[in-house]
Amino acid sequence: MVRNRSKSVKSLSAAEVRDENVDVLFMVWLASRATEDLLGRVLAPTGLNGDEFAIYSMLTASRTITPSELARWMAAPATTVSSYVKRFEARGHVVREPNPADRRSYRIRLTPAGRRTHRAAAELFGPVSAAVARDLGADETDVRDSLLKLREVIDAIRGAASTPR
Amino acid sequence: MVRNRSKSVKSLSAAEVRDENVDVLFMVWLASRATEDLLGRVLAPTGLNGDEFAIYSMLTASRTITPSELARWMAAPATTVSSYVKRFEARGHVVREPNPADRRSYRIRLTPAGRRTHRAAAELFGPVSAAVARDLGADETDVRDSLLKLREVIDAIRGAASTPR
DNA sequence: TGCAAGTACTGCGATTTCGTAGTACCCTCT
DNA sequence: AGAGGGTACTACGAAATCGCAGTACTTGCA
Repeated sequence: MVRNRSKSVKSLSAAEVRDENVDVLFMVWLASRATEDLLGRVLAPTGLNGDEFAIYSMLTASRTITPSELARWMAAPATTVSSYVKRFEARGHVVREPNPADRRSYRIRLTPAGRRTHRAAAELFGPVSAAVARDLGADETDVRDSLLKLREVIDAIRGAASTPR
Repeated sequence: MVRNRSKSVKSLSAAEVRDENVDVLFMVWLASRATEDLLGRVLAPTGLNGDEFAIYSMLTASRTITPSELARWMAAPATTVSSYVKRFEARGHVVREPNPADRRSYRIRLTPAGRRTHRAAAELFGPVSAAVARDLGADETDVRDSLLKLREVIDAIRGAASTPR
């Protein structure tokens, strides 16, 4: 399965990589670069890039979340999340509400405008996602399972090697 | 297969994502964020981050390459590659040599120092890669195939939707 | 041959990412 | 109760990313 050596896109030579012998992590990198590029173009008219769309999607799914939770989720440093929140808030796409459980923290929530923007982006994202699913065909499940498994494995290692500082 | 709902790492909740129903592209994003974070930590002592290590690896593999080729490879804009080259050159890790085939362009090559740095990074990368392979176990092949397939699919779509500008 | 159109790269500058260090608050232990 | 240590977040500033516009060369074609 997944033995497709057909003509790759003109844009690059994915097939050039000797299929075997290439590190899995390297391939994650290649896949994510391509993904980011694709989504960046597609979502451009909404003013969101791939990362932002992902975050808006998480906010949509979880209704509200704290910055630390978000940071853990996307495996990003707190400072990065902090500036994301500031930016989103400045756009009027997000509001902070007090976190009753912890006064050092707060909860983030998409505003109607934020939700509207996300919906618009999702509209553009849909066809792309569908195209990916279509082209993956029967492999889609495998790919999804693989990515999930990979994330689990990497997280386990990240956890084990967590900065003992 | 790949039906692991066990306690995920303390660092986050990959399992929280409803396994199914989550878009493949979103999972690529999650996997790559985690990967970048892990490699960033591991490679820190060498002064390289995950992206740079990937690029050095490509330079090692191809001996020499042009900026555009590199840009296509990593699906990054030319300006980004341009500044990478400048940076690497400033570090003394890369040299530019004339491209006999095209005088607008040039070829990039790792210097001995660059190769040494890459080797040092590879030394740190090795155990991590091995751990990933070990933890993936029998799934490793599936995961690799999945990622390859994914990259091909995404590239095809990228190519199809290439900025008709 | 000669020129219009296309491609390879880069300077510049706006925006992002994220490390360091600092503040505010929470939790446990005594 | 209250001290010590941990956690949540942020201001600031340095470095990285990448769009825009410009230069240099190449190519297709008349």
